[in-house]
Amino acid sequence: MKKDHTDKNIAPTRSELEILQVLWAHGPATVRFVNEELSKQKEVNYTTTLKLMQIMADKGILTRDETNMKHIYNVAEEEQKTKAHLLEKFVDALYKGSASSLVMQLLGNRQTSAEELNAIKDLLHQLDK
Amino acid sequence: MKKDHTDKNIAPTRSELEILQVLWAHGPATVRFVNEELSKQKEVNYTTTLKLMQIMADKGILTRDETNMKHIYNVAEEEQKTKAHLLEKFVDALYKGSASSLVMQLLGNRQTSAEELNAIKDLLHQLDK
DNA sequence: TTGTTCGTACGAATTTTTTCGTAGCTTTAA
DNA sequence: TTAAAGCTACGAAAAAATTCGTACGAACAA
Repeated sequence: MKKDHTDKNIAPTRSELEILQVLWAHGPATVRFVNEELSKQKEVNYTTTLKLMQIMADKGILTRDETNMKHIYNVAEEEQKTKAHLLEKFVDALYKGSASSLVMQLLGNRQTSAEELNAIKDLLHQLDK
Repeated sequence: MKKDHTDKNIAPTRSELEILQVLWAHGPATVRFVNEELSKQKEVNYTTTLKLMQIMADKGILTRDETNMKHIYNVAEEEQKTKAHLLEKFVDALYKGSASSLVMQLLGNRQTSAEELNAIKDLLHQLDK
């Protein structure tokens, strides 16, 4: 079976997600930059990152500005939209779609700071309105 | 590089996660049962599921009871523990470790029922104590 | 007993993902 | 103007994940 580009199914591979993280954190960037960020975590060849980002551009996950020699890559879809998709899948896969189950584990298992808790409380108050 | 069984790095593949979901939902089960559950979602050959579950047992992701002809498979690690690991990774990858960011998106984007919201509020109250 | 059904084992093919080497063009500095 | 360094393109190898065919033993009904 083949996937086509109009497929809205967001399913980045592990490597692709690493690259998305860099672009989310820093905004549009060159391959060189992304590669150097990745190199802080693991050994990775420049051309490997390049190829991956080219593939992602092919898939429509990334866009790129080719006007200059150093192509500038960016995420194609809104960061929040992509994350929303992934979160949706995640909560379905692990918590059968139950948001409260996820939150329960999130707050139950971790050491969540007071600020975090307050931020969440505030959010809940806002939703009440 | 090789991964060894003592590696606590939880990173089930996509297919493995599908199988875990079935076992989480139904408890210990045979390959036949898991395969039939998966078949509701996608076409999948029995031996494919069998092989996958055998591999997972090899990796230590699943255990199995071989006393009977029909082997009974089960998840090796506590469900909650595994999910906690995965959630941790997820929140790190997408929200830089910020629980509140995740909750914000979770509650902001979805239609969360009143019961869900109340459950979350209750949880927060409990944490206050 | 015998044949049909159901189970596991397992090698291997296939597909997908990841990695890298090499070619060739552009820029830059000497 | 030329050498070195930087960039993209791209085929293809390597590794990982997925799928399946075949073999063969166990259970079970006729």
